[in-house]
Amino acid sequence: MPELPEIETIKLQLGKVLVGQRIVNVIVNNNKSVRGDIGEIRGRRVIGIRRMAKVLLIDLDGDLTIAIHLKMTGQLIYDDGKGRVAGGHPTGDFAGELPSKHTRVMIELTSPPATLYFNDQRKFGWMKIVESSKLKVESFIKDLGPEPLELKKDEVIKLIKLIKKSKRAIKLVIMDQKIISGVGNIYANDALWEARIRPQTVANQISVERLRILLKKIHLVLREGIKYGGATAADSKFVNLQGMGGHYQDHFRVYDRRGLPCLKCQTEIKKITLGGRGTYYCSKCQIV
DNA sequence: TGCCCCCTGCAG
DNA sequence: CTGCAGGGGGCA
Repeated sequence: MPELPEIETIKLQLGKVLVGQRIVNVIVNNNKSVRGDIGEIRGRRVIGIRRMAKVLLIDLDGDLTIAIHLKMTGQLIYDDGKGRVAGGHPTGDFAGELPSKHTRVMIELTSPPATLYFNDQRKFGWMKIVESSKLKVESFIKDLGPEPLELKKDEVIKLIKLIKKSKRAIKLVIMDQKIISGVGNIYANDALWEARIRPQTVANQISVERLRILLKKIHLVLREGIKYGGATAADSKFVNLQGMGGHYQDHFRVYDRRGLPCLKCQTEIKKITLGGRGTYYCSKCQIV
């Protein structure tokens, strides 16, 4: 569920509290949420937090990394041991009680006795222990396209060429992690509205100029998502490290706005299904 | 390139 | 009760 801005939000928060701490113990409630030898992380010290696309990376000493993918309903919540983290959350399943019935893994740390909770209602998410030096060859990393927030000029040119070759709907193309990484359904919908492109338009029929605009708009909405601490939509389970929701949902352009007036022209926002996912657009503004 | 599937919970 | 949910791997 969380996309690049949501993972970035957690990354920034984790960096402040986790680095320097030592892992004392790990408790696994659901084996399918864990890959690799989780026991290996006991006794290791956290030396850094990174993000690659939607994957969160907790680097430990001794060449180990915990890679975490929250998929649709994953949450990471931190309790510093001095009582409750921030109170409950209106839309998430975190109501103040930890561990909850959706807690799949607990990582206990020094700073006594802090705990990092990995909650995941639908159990799609995972936590994988890998050798840091071999991270690059992991399938969930090696196939990732470029990061949309760090595109160099030559990468933009390459990317546009790649998009121009595709006969798929543009929305599916920008959500394809092999093409460009980190964009999911919310930000894809909103970026396409900003760029005035219909989600179902075949990618190779869009001009280079318009695709350049699209890349800029992707950058814009992702940055805004980060600024507002991610999005917690009505049906979303995203919470930050304190168990609190984000605020980008107050700035949705079209996502989750079926039947509501377009922010530019007041036309009712339409909802269709594309690639099995809810897709929103304004039929008047999005004409490309 | 499109479809099914992994799961659970909740709105309609 | 069915359909749907911000992800993405595996399959034909």
